[in-house]
Amino acid sequence: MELENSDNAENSTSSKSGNRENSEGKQLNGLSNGYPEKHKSHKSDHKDKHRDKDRDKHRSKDHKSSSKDKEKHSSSSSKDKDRHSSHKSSSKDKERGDREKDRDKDKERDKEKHRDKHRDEKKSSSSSSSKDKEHKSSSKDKEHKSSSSKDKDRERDKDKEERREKHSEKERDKDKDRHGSSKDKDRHSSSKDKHRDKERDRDKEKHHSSSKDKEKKEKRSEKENSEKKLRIEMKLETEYAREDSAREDSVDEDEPKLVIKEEAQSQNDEIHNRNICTKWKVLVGTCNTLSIKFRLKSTNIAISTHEDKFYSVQDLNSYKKELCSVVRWEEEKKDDGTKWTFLEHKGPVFAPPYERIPSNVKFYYDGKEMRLSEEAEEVAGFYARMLDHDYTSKNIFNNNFFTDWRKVMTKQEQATIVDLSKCNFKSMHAYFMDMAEKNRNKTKEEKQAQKEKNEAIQKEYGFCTIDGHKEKIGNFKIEPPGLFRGRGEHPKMGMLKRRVQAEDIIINCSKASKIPEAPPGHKWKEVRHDPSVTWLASWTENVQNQVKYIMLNPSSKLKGEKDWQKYETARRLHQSIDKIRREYKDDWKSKEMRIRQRAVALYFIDKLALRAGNEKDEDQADTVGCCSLRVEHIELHEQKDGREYVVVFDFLGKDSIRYYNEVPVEKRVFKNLQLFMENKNGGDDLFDRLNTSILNKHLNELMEGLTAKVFRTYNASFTLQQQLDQLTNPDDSLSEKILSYNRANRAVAILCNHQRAVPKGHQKSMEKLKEKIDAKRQAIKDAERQVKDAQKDAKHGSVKEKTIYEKKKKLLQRLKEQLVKLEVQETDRDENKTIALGTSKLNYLDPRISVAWCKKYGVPIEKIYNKTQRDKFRWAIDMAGPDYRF
DNA sequence: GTCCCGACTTGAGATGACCTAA
DNA sequence: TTAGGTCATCTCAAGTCGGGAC
Repeated sequence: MELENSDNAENSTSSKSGNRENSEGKQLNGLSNGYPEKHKSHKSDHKDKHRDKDRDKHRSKDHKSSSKDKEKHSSSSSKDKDRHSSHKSSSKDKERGDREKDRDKDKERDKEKHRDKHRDEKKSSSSSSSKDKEHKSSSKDKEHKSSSSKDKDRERDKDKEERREKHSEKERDKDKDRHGSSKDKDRHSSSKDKHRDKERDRDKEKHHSSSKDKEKKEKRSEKENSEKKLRIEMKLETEYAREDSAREDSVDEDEPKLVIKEEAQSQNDEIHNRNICTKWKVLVGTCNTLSIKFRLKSTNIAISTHEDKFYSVQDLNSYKKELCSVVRWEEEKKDDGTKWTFLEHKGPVFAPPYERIPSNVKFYYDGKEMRLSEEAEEVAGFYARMLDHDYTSKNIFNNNFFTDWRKVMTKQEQATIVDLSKCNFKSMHAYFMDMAEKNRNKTKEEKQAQKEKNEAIQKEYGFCTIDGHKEKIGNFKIEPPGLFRGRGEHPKMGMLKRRVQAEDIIINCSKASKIPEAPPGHKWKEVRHDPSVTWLASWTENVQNQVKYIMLNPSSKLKGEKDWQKYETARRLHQSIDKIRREYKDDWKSKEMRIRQRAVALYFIDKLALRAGNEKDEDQADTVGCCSLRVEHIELHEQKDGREYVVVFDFLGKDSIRYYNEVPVEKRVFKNLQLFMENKNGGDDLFDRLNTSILNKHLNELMEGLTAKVFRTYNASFTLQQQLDQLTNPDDSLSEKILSYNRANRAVAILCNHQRAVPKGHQKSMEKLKEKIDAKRQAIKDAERQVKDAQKDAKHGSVKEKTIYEKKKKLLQRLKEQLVKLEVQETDRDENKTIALGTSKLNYLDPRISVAWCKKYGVPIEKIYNKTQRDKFRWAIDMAGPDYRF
């Protein structure tokens, strides 16, 4: 793996306010073959100003420390912009080209599959084709969204069986006609041996009836194949039987129940279709990675078989696990929208009551010591804690705080304290800092005691019982009071978030459960029994008047199931994406403005993974997404840096993270944008005939369950798969493989504009790492010299000298390996400094892609997912085999 | 069609536990 | 053993989206 670190542009600067650097140029250089769109993004202009100052300071330092590092900030240097733009264009074009190629490949694959399927259909009995017809007719049902109860499933099964029976009868008639056979094939026999015998008989019959040599040959090989598969199947059955009996012996409440059912009557057809695991009937799910043909009960979707490929028992068992978890979810699903039937928990944990600060900690107003009332002191403490934070340098924050603080003051305090700038919180600040320090420096025993206390609370309040399963709760602690930390230029930042009491809390649990007890002297606002929602408790916070919830942990069944569904929807989009793209491209030419706007917006959402962009209230930070873009957020350039029809996006997105991107678009999009901008001011909506609900309504018509958000998930997962394919070299070392994974992950994070502030001390740690690398290189040089000398000695020397030579050689080898590891670490860390990988990993990347990659290339899953992530993605770890494709 | 709200997911920053090298 | 750095976990703000009321 070539490590890219020269010619990489670097954004310098950082500040405690969390200003971001940007290293996309680096990403693109590092991954010239097919990185996604590059964004330069930063926080608000306000922060940019800070950053510019900081950057100037750092720039000289950076320049000295490394001539390779180049300043890159969109607004500060047009030259830099130009340079990056050219990087971007080539990379983007390539990326787009790759995507197109990939799509073409996918199409080819699909065609190939289709052809194979067709061949199979011709070869096999008509019962299979009847199934395919069913498949087609029910393709709309493919969405596992539509859950079904056991009874309904049974009914549907019955129906299917009846239909199958009819087909079989027809088939038998045809067979009779074809072969003149009087043998009646009993398709309903449950005995597998009989089926196999009949299969052989049928093969024999075919063999006899054939007169051409070619046909004979084919028949013979088919028979051989069939026999070979039968042998495998028998072996598998033995394995399964053994495993099943073992499973029955050790029934674990948390283990998924095995409810895969035998479907003997269709076995002839299935075997004829050259499937090796046909006796298993999947209830629901799309398992297109499986090379075994499964029939899905509620959807009747058949998964095509990968020809001539056999799977090990181990692989099949992992597939079976997949089926188990899918089945378990499906079995427990309810039709009426209810999420549970039984829910019991202990209620939330409240923030500890306020403890007054010691009397030696003073507050001064206008230079005079002042003893505050308890409530005023508590709120003053919130501010004092944040004294060294950027927030307290902002007027809005200070004004909001002061207004709310005065509300909790006594009349006397109100009369005295009239100017925030005259308040001195320094002593209080020092006290809180000291407390934090003391907390950090607790002895081992004290820390252990604290840990045990927390664990006890977690044990008591951190779990709930939901439909017989013990599940972890995500956030069982009520948010403590404090000052509201709105992001960006939030007009409400600094307002007081008041203490939440039991009287604010709505408890949700089942009637039959033990209702949690409110703290002594208090009572709940309400106890509700609403099984249509998943939250356990809720309250309305006072700053934005929003409802806050206590919900389940991501590792819970309910959340996991939702997650799985999300990725399945994205996979369905993968199937329809070409059609959708064709359609929106057609719509660029529509006579109706609203349709053109919708089509152009959709193009941006698809191409750039933009968020939908709901409208926002006046009392929220001014951030936008695609639908809420304003004219001032884009610039059109017919020519820019040698490229045609360039759109420059520059706006604040979610969390006031700046999105900056220069994108060459198709001419028709460009002309449309010109049209949309005609006679509009900067503050006018770009898409004035569009909003998220119109867009999503349209998307749902294109594909059930499709919303703007799905494009982000789809493009992220698709990019990961594509990047992993491109970047992974099976012969790489483990650390190099992980670097490849991180680079693929990074490509997605860049696509989704997931940025982070440069970690504190990043530069220092990089310098240290560089020193280490230099030292290692020096050590290698020395070792090489020693090896040479030892080699000379060993040539005519004794055994001892030869041993020394061998040892030196080994040492050299070890040093070289260590150097590679360090270099990989350096590249990875530097490329990662402004990119947050976590968000995409947790929310956008189908975990089965990563799991499959790990299994395929022998990378321990722990290297990719930490414990929490493994818990969250347990379903995927169990499901995905090494050949899973998104 | 629009507005509003509830329920959920997504997201960055803060905090603190843990690991590693000296 | 300890300091310093990294990474996992926690926190809570800020999105998306669907549905109901008008």
